[in-house]
Amino acid sequence: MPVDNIDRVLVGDCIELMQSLPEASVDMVFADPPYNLQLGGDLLRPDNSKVDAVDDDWDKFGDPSESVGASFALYDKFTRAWLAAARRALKPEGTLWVIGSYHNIFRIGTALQDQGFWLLNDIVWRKSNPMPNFRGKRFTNAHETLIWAARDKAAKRYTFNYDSMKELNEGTQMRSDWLLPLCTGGERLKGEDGKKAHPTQKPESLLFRCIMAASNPGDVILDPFFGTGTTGAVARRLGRRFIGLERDPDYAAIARKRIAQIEPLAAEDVTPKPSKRAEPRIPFGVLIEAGLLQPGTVLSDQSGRLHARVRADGTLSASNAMGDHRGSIHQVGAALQGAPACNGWTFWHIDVAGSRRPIDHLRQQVRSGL
Amino acid sequence: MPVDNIDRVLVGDCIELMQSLPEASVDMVFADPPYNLQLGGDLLRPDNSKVDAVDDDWDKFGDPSESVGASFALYDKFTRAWLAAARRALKPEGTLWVIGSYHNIFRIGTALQDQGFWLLNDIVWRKSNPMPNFRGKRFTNAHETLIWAARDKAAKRYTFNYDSMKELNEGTQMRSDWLLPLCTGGERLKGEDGKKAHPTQKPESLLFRCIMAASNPGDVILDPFFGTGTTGAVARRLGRRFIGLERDPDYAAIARKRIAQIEPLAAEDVTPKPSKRAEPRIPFGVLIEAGLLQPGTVLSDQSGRLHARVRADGTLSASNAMGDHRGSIHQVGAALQGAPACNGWTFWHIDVAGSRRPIDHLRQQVRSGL
DNA sequence: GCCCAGAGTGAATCTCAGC
DNA sequence: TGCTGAGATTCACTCTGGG
Repeated sequence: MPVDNIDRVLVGDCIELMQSLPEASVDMVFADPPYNLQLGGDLLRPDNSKVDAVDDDWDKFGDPSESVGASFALYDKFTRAWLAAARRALKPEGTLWVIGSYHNIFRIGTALQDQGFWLLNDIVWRKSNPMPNFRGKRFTNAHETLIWAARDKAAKRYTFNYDSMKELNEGTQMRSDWLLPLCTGGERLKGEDGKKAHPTQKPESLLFRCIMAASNPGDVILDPFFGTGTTGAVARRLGRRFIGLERDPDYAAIARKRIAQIEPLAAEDVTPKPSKRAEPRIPFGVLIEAGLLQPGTVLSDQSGRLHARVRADGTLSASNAMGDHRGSIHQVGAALQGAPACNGWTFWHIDVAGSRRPIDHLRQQVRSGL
Repeated sequence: MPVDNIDRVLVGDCIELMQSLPEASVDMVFADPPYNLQLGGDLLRPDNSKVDAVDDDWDKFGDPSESVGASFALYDKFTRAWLAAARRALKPEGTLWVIGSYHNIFRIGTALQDQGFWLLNDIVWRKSNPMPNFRGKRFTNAHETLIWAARDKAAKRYTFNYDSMKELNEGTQMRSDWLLPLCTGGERLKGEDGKKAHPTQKPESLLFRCIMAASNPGDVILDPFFGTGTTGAVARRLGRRFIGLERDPDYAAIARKRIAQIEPLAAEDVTPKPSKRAEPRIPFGVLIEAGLLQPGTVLSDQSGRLHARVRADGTLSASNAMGDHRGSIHQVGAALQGAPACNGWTFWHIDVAGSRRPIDHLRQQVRSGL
């Protein structure tokens, strides 16, 4: 990726700009495209004040006098064009986020699937403070939907910081429904006239979670509908890099000014919690070589019912009604349980000073000594 | 509508059966179509037990060895055919519900919009007890999505019982995200072998809310994927009529038997709350006055461990090691738990026909009957 | 009868490095 | 590219059986 595009806001048509980026050069895409709202007329609150709705030209697709179907056709064409350009710019193991509402998210999800993206999750952003339904004709539209997708079905090694998400959720798995407030108050960018600078500014908390979940420090995050730069602001704070594409030079100027004021957090504060998978592998035999375990030691499972004997070559031997077993700590553990698989590190224990400890404890000693 | 189709389960292909129904004859459609899950191999839990996945033939579209795109093409063709048939059977001001997950809901939403349906809401069913993600590779898939749509954009006079929904939601507008548990325990239909009779049985609470929101007593509700008849059971209980279409005669037989055991609620209890009337909160004593609960009835918590007795003045009495307690349903519930507060409406249960139900259910009856 | 431990289960697109 | 084997991975709830 040419350095002169990184951490910059580029003004112009996002499809053309994405086509000018190197292929397979970005790690993650976050996109907040126009919603194609098709609002008919003004919406009034019960007190007859007018709701400041999205009525910008960039949210219009087709002539309002034409059929609804014609508008969808134009919107689909636009959607497929920018998605294809984003897919081209994405690394093979990168992922893409798109946010939308029921007006457009079904068009986008279908287009994603048709282009070969592989859906990983749909995420519901539950708004803690949504706008009520003033007419009383529908349920309060209290959420928006994000789709998180891998570039293709075969991409298995996409980034997902599972452990960080679990920590963020008080120790249990992060669910597909996120409760977050709208972007209001001091976070909401205002113009000199005191009015909101952008009609659909997203809360930084939403971007925080997407970026923390699916990227690593130093990754390049592309946002083709940059607006006032929420993606760039959060990316910079979290030690990620960004490429912002925005058609409107006024929005781009606001975004540049906003991001320049951001102070990146310290590197050690933005690194995802390391997963166990990322830790170096330790062959079981190393414990024997290191003298932490003697050949001939008898291991047992936690209950003390199953036993196996450590051999000098790093295998275990055991026997039960099914016969003799010899092999890795995992294979023998599985065989004795009659199970299809077994994690020998946590299954097997040794007795130390009267208490039973998993051999994983010894592995940790080796790792910390490396 | 010919009487001989009403309150019946018809066995056969749902598209052909819908085409044989009179045009514009049903008030509401509820559809739970196949999701086209495209699952891979087996999935094991960390304890090595196997997940009982949906692997039925009815959820297969195309040969798994062929491309993903080919499967979507078949699924789209099927979707558009049954949606067109459902639209034909629907009255001009009727509405349609479809439920799905991220595997299929985007295809369905797109097809709905393309056929001229007008989307009213997308509703998120947040599962209070979803299955976790066992491999730590994605967010917990903790919700499903329903789409609620009018037959066309011009239909303005569809049924939406706004005030009933508001009451069900403790006096504020019902939002587009609903927190409901899975269908488990006594509600889940089992075969003689003790295994679940249908792999994807939906909870009655979900149907309750859809039917209460978008239909009136006496309305005809069509379900083209009837399965074991949850739609019919709830429709009958709420004084609505139904037409159930089901391909599998075994499922149809289970559904017929199930529905025959349902006792419809009194007409005055299932009528939507008339709009434009500000209703007071329901004091607990009103349930006693209304005869829904007799003084002397013993309430229990969900586990059946804690008990309290209903008094004629609308208070409860109970005792435990800490002494005797008397007061409101909320106070006694809190005292018995040693908790600072308690929502008595959801904490206390009564046993009805062998199953335990929160007294909130009775409050809903009072409210819907007002 | 009560309490507690343990087993069971739900629409799920669920690993990955190294040879 | 495919195959092998290490080894990482679960939440809320219900039901059953033993003490």
